Amino acid sequence: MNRAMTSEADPAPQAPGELSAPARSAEGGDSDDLIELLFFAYRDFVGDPDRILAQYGFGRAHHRVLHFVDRYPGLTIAELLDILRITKQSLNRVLKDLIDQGYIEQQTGTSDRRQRLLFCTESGHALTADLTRVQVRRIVRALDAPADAGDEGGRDARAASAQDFLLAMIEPNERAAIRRLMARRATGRA
Amino acid sequence: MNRAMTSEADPAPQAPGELSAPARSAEGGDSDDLIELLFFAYRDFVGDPDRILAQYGFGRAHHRVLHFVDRYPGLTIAELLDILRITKQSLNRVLKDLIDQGYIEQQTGTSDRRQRLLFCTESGHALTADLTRVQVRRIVRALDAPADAGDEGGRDARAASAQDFLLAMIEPNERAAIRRLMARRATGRA
DNA sequence: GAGATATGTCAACAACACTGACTTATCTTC
DNA sequence: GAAGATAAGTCAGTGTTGTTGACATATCTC
Repeated sequence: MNRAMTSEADPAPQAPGELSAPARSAEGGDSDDLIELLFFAYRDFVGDPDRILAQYGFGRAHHRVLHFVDRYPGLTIAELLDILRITKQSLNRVLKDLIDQGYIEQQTGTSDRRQRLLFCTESGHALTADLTRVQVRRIVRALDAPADAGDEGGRDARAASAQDFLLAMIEPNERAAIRRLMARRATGRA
Repeated sequence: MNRAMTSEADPAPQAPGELSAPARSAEGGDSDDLIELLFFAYRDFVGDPDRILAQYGFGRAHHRVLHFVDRYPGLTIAELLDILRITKQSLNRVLKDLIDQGYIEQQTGTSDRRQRLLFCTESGHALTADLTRVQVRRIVRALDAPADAGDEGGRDARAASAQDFLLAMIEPNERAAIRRLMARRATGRA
């Protein structure tokens, strides 16, 4: 968004968060804008951690594994595969990196010794916290910037409606599983 | 989300769209949930078109190019690179596919003959419409499913707050450019 | 003990991103 | 009108992350 897109004259600067009128009135227009906003928002959202990960020689795949293992300690391989929706082979490549470099540890399952329970080490947790920090910062900033006009609730209300929207975007027959998963998340440790 | 995650007993089924209490009260808890919801929502959001694209031998990169060229006809290469944030070489690979197979056409710029203005052909528009349809369907469904409790506005209000949130998630010094871009979008053709 | 299940591993391949280097056409500026 | 900047195209090599398919090993269940 530098050279090219900034080159046109700025036509009547709009209020923050406000899109052109037809975008919201036309049927489907809302959705059309949301398609692009999802693209741009997600791009910037993952861009923050990417810069940190690069310093460790890790990529997004490593981030996802770190994130879910840190947040749901004791996750099994099968559960992780189910969350990430990748193949065992893809997971193993990045998981191996993280284990070899001491960010994640495996532990044989107690009730089922075939399982490998995954846990973050101290450094794994520290790295994940770094990555989470920049993402939380962006989200908090987004929630704290009220869209001036028509701002009914406060930050909590905005967080709630964002959660509702995103949850509703998830494949219906998976929502229950995701809610169950999230109810299980690690309680705020150190 | 099949085997593994569904194996645990379902503890007190929650109302749709409602997350566990601490998720919304704790400071930062909102954001933590949003991190994961963004991941899951985006995954399913791009999953729909992926299935269609596979039938054409195309991937997500082709989709992004098709989408933006269809929506902003006459886009230049530089503008597209700026939007997608990829290198010229990466773009050229997929763009070549789309041009060779007749989904996109180039046209020499009028004011500046160095530029190549990009346009969708009829079939390019048709394919894009197909891809957009499934994404719009998911979004409309998400907006039309009110989160039962605490539902102030209607669909339009939910669309507005989703737009506000996503726009606020975008890197601040790019929002203006994106708003400008979106104000320029193709008006509902055919 | 037989068969299912959880995990690990080898090998090959594809999509999509990157860097670096270089060409061609066209515009801008002096 | 020549010099330099800019828009686009291209060649070649590389890395990350995903895929299939085939097997091996340990452990659980019946």
